[in-house]
Amino acid sequence: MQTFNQSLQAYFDLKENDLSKISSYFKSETIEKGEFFLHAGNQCKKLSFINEGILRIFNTTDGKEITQWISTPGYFVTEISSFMFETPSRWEIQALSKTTLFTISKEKYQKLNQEIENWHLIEKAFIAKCFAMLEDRVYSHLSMTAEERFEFFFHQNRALFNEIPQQYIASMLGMSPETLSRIRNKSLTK
Amino acid sequence: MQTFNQSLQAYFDLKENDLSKISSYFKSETIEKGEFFLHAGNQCKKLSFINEGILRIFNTTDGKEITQWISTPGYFVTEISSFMFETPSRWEIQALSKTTLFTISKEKYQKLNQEIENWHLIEKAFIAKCFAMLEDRVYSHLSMTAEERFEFFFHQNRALFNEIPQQYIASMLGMSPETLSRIRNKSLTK
DNA sequence: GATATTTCTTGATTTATGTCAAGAATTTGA
DNA sequence: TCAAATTCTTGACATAAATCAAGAAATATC
Repeated sequence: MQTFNQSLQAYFDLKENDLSKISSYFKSETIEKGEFFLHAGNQCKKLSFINEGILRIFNTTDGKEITQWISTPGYFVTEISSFMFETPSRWEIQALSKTTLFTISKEKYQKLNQEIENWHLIEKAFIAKCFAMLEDRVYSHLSMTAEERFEFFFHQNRALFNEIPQQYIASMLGMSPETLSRIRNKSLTK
Repeated sequence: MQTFNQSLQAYFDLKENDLSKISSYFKSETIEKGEFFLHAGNQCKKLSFINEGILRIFNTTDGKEITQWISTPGYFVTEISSFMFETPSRWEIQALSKTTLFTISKEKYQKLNQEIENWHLIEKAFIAKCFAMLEDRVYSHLSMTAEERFEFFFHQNRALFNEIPQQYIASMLGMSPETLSRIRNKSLTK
């Protein structure tokens, strides 16, 4: 549980006291491969730090699964809108491999507001960081070709490519699995 | 200034007291066509409600202007990351027509935290709403063709198409001006 | 460990969209 | 109001990426 505390610290820049308090609210949890962290339509009642494993956030449109994002160890996973405002989730979240999480319930999460000084600042920073990441993603679709998006993503997530079906990565990058396969081969033989 | 108060109310769901206090912090401001609301690299020190006019958020990559977003009356404009965390702005924001704004300075904005009960909840809702909108935009690039993106956007922003150069709309939707022109003609003669 | 299932690769082909260019239409500014 | 500048449209063509299909490779399951 050391890595988790360090990550919390790095993520939120917390004081010693706050860190141990917050950390104590997170409980270890395991999800088997294929199991769901969350179903679309349900309320997301937890925020989890991924210790090990990989989760896929997706949605089915016209019978086709569209992968919105793939979340990996060292990052958090939740459905932000649903978690914050108790609206129905717009996404499915499923484990692509056996996954261990540190999870805080919505209940405990709400306590942080009273218990941690300036928690709202930390929370704001968290959401705004997510927002900026999405801004970059939109921009990547406006300014890059499929190949450029691949290169960009590949350099930041090299490990992922050997661990999960590439059709999901393709979907997340907005291209067909065949196109990803071809780009990948071209890239590797360069 | 009635519309502005109503909009503030609708946007943030405020109590009577809070509404008038917040509203008093916003000052009217005018930007001429072509002038900049913000330059990339600078800090964004204001949050503005667009009363009239249109603003374009963009960035230049490889000598090509990419339009990230076009903001219209009834909505707010700012560079969220820069405004919240005092980082350099990643975007240029320029008026596409003569624009009147109601603007709150960062200074005044910071006071709201002490002065308005539960301001952090309102603020959180604001950012999270922006986040959800970007989620949808990413999804539109993963799941729709250029034509579908056009149709989707057109139905929600019919008025915009006669008011500003279409090249900007094309860029924002991730297609060339020629493609937008063709799709548009096809769509109008149907 | 062998078989069934899923995923990946590759080629052939089609389709969507980009690029270039030129003239038409519109807007701007003196 | 007219000339200049900008934007839009359209056609011809080029290119990127999707689709379909079939076999190869990898993975899961008993």
